[in-house]
Amino acid sequence: MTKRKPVSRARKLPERLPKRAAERIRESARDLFYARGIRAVGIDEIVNRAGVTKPSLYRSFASKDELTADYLRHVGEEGLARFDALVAADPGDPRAQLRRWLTELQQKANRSDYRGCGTTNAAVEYPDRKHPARKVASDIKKRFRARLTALAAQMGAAKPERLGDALLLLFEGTYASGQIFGAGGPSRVLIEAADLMIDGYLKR
Amino acid sequence: MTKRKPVSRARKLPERLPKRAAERIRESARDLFYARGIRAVGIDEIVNRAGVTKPSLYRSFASKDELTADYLRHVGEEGLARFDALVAADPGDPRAQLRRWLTELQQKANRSDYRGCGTTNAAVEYPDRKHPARKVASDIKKRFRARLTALAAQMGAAKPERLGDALLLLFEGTYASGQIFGAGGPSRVLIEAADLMIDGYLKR
DNA sequence: CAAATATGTTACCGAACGGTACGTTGGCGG
DNA sequence: CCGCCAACGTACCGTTCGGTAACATATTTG
Repeated sequence: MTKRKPVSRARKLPERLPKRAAERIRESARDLFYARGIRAVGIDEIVNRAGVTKPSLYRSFASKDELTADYLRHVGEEGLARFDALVAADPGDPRAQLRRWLTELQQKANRSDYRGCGTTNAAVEYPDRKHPARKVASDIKKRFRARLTALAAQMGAAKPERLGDALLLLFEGTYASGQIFGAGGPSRVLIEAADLMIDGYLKR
Repeated sequence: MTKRKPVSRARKLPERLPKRAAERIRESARDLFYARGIRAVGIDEIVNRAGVTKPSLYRSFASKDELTADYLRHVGEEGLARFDALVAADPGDPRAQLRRWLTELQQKANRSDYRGCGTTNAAVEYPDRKHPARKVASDIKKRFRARLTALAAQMGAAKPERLGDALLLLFEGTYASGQIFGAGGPSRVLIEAADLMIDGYLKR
């Protein structure tokens, strides 16, 4: 009853081994959700692929919706961190920073098995704004938008929010058309389109 | 047994009244699929909303997948026809034709209940390229892409396929970000972004 | 070692899913 | 007026879904 354990030394981190069940489930869910869609993938398939059993899943996650939210949190943070890393690779040169992102995205989007942005896809699958998965997705997208605005400001745009938004349109367009058209799709023009648009916005 | 009925007079068209069950089902499915997603909507809900029963659905459609394909065929053709209508409204002036489309899209995408492009959403929900719904979606998108290329050519672009693809990126980006961000989202810059990009492509 | 903590095993639940066998109705032509 | 046939409804099917109860078994960790 009494939870008065003094916790003298800092508690060990909740995770110890690489093969923890919760982590295996996370990986399994990530792969399946991204590749095939969230609603299309059942709990049983996730635990089978992870090599664990259903109760193990529900000991770490309250529901499929919560597992989905967790998945989105992870891919979102991962994407934002990746963006920040590319920015850090070219300090003081926002255009080069953006170019790194564009190059990477264009390459990924032209692979035939490309499935777009997991966050955007989730928002499509869960239009209800009160759904936990949708909330996480919206949050990630807002933060990404803010980063683009900041980048546009550093490029010296007169209206950085507008240039940032225009770039975001191109990104989202690449996510969608990449997975629809596969290799040779419209995403092949991503870089040149972005360059032209940036030039246009900066020239104003 | 013997189907030797001479069929002297032309057989009456299969449809007679406007309130046919099949048509009610089509409308119901269209509304629900678009607003909430295809996988999220069950057969029962569709028939309830249509005011008919399940067997009525399966008399007109072989399966939910086929109903989905039919839905996509309809929204796709409708969209293409709408595009053609806007083109016809400004004969000989491709840029004005495009502007009509952009204006309409930007307005729709800024409504808070906007749900993007039904065709794109379906492709997200059904990544399997062999799925009947996905096949229809891909077909529609290809035809739309071709129209944009043609429009770009009429604008005098040196590389019309590239300008067409760049515009498609903006459209798809608007579909996605419109439904993610709602009003005040990145789609507010659609028109000016398109203008800048067209200028850039034509100036080359 | 002993006490927690984490996991596996098995069996189960109610609801919702897509889909169907079969009876009923209603309108039209002979 | 009657028989026919297409259109529709009632009631049901088997399956899968997300989720849980109860108990046995490791695996740490103090």
